[in-house]
Amino acid sequence: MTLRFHDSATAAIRDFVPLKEGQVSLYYCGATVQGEPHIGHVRSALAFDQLTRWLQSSGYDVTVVRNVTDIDDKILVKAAENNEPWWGLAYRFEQAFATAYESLGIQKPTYEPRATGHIPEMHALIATLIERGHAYPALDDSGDVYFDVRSWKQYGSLTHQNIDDMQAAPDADPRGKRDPRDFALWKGHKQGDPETARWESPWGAGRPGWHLECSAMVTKYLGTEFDIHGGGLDLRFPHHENEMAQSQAAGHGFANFWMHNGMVTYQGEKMSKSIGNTINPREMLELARPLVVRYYLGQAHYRSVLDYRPGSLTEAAAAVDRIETFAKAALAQLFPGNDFGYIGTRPEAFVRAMDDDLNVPAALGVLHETVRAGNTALAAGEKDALQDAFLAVMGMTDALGINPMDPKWRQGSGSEAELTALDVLIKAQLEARAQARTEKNWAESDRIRELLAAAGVDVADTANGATWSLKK
RNA sequence: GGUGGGGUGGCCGAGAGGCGAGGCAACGGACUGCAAAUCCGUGCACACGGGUUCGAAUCCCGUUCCCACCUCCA
Repeated sequence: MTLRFHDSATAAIRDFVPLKEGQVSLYYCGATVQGEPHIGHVRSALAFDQLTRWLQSSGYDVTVVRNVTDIDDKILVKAAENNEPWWGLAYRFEQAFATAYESLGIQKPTYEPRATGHIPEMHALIATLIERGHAYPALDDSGDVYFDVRSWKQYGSLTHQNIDDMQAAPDADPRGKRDPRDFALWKGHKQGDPETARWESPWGAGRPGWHLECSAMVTKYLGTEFDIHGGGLDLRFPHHENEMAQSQAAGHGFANFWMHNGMVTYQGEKMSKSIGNTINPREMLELARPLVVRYYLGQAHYRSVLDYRPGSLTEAAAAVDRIETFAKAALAQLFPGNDFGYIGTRPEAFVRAMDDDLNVPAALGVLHETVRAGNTALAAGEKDALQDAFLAVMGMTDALGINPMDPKWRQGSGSEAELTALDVLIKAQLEARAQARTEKNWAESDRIRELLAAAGVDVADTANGATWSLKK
């Protein structure tokens, strides 16, 4: 089975063939840093993190670019309301996004360019569009420059819409536009706008319009033609439609595949800033540990709607615990010395599922079946079967970024040295308890278990002796 | 009005003509000194009405309900 992805532009699942053999160029929309991240932002980044990891684990060399749009109307408005510099506000939220991404194990992109750092590239693109007859300076004195949608007959093709069928925009201000759907490439500086949000241009001082930054930056770092462009479904129109139009009208091949992740809903309604029914990553992380949050957000297919409701995280936690319990037990059995080096494997059914437009739910089915087989082997003392299952579980969870043995998910702040010390002390207790159990001294055995429990340590008896873990 | 995506067991969530994915929860059993964990088993699942077919959750026709986008959105 070959690797296939759903492409929004053709509305079909197509075989994925990269433009350059062995290499993949991926651009996905990051945030317009005008507020705290909510779960929807994180889900999107996670979806493209899953994609990146799968491409990497399939042997591709992946270059990932994710933008930070650090200048736009809302940023300016909010900063003015807060009485703080717009660039300070943007940077503050940029860091909040970085923290949220990092806590969930989302790999850093190869590069993360900011819109404000690419004004010259935007000017070059505007100039090309004007030259080719697809953009024009506003017909009034605003200093705006607009993209001329009527001049580009493919306009609407990404979302399969016809300009004339679109609901008439109740655009309050059609000033200087040839068509109300024309969108701003450049916004002339207005009185009252901060001086720090003002850049000189051949069409007058001003700042970039939304959409333009992505076209300019993707071209700079990935070229005029690249493999995959991603983002949330709600960005398809107008953002991606406009991006595609302005880039292709400039003569660029642009994205070969368009991939869009589904929305996160809160009990059936889309989470959105305007409605206010959002959940912070921070709030979720108070309800569950990071690995569980990652598992939860990543367990549905990336194109499906993910509906959050209270209890979702508890269920995910149970599933994660099951995988983790097996991994720990298998590890203790296979590599008692605690130092292990392994090369994870990827079962064929798992690869088939992931290759098929990243069918993570089906892939998780394979993972759980492997865990069950592993538990059976563990109970039966079949070491070869156990090792096969263990290596497969490691390989699959690594590919998905949810390996519970990965040190990055380790709870608390305990250092390696502290954990080793703790292990020695607890093992001494467990040895005393084992002695008591041989003597059928259940009172003493239970006393030790309760002592450890009171200290936050869970004890579990297995065929090969007792093991311990910190309570969750 | 236009464009797209949906309705699957108590819940989540894949599948897309034929052995009931998987997880969570529930119940029964096995194992265990007791726990925990684990394993095995149980459940008339496919919005509704027709049709095609030896066979339909899956294909066709009709109905219905929900969601997203149509210039703030991940």
